[in-house]
Amino acid sequence: MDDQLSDLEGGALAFIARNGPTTSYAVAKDFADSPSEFWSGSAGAVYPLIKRVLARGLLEASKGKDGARARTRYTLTPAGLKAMKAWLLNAKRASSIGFDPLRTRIVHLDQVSAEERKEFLKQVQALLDAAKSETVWNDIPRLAAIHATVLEARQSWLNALKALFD
Amino acid sequence: MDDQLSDLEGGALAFIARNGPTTSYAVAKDFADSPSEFWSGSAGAVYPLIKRVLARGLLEASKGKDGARARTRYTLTPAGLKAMKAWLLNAKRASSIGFDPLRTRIVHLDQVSAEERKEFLKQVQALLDAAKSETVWNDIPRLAAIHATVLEARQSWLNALKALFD
DNA sequence: CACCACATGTAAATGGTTACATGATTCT
DNA sequence: AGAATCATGTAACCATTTACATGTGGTG
Repeated sequence: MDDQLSDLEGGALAFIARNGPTTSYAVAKDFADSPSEFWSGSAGAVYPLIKRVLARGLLEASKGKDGARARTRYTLTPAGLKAMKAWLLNAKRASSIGFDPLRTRIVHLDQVSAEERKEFLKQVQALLDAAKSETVWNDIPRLAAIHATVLEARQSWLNALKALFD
Repeated sequence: MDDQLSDLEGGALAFIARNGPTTSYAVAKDFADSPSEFWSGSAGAVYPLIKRVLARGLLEASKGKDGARARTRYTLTPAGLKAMKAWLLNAKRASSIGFDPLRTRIVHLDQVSAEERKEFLKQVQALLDAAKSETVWNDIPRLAAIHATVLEARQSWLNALKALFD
């Protein structure tokens, strides 16, 4: 019954669906270039993942050539597209709380002194601010726009948290 | 050089620092009861973790008795407190983007039709709304207040995202 | 020529997961 | 009496991680 995709698998298939015939390398790079450091986008994660979903019939391999180089490119099968959409539109999982390094700390921030707390929150704010001017995803307007909302949302959340500690 | 704590370890030590002499069971339950489903708080994760940090000299074990039952309770050593605070006040890690099941989906949401997208966002909003009335962490005002800011921040972020897809 | 990006993997270690096992205590 | 909770683990499994290996092609 568990034909559901993991979030890494889902993200990989969605990327392939968008790009058409795609190499494992390109999938790995996509994860590595994302502003989240949660997934490293390492070969050790992605190459086995692609083989896994290929074995499940969700991908089709096409062995092509690029000059002397052999290239294996993958495309979604109809079943793959269906699985990807089921992953993507899973509202229940989308609405769940994931992992947030700030949230896991905030719940324990009352254990330090007011000065340490203030200094910490100031530093986080500065880093969040600095993240805005980082050139990540700037070449793709769609992603840049989404990333901007993420950073803004984090900042206003941080302000709400600051108010809690007054 | 890598004497840093993982986020699960840091959270566990912070919980023990707060509670005083604590059993592994209580640590596991704390994670299991948190509104985030990211860590299951299973015995298989927590008991080995406690042994790990104990071996690193960050915890002290006190084998006590509770009637006929043997109880092992753990307390932070000075080194443990130091490591915990270093974890807690690590602004760089706190400001980084973790894993968000909604964010991983949103970046690919342009691949479905406007109707599917609208329906999905509606469902997520409804689930986020329903989460507000769930009785989680309600017994601890500090945590309830933090959790409320998390849910509110997610809702206003979702509204910002909706605007992007218009 | 050196270096970097492209490309495809593998190996070992790690730190989680679920499931299982055992037993005492408390609640209904 | 039976169920739930407290408490302490272990075992098998799994998907990651880092690091390594190998080679091609384009760029400064």
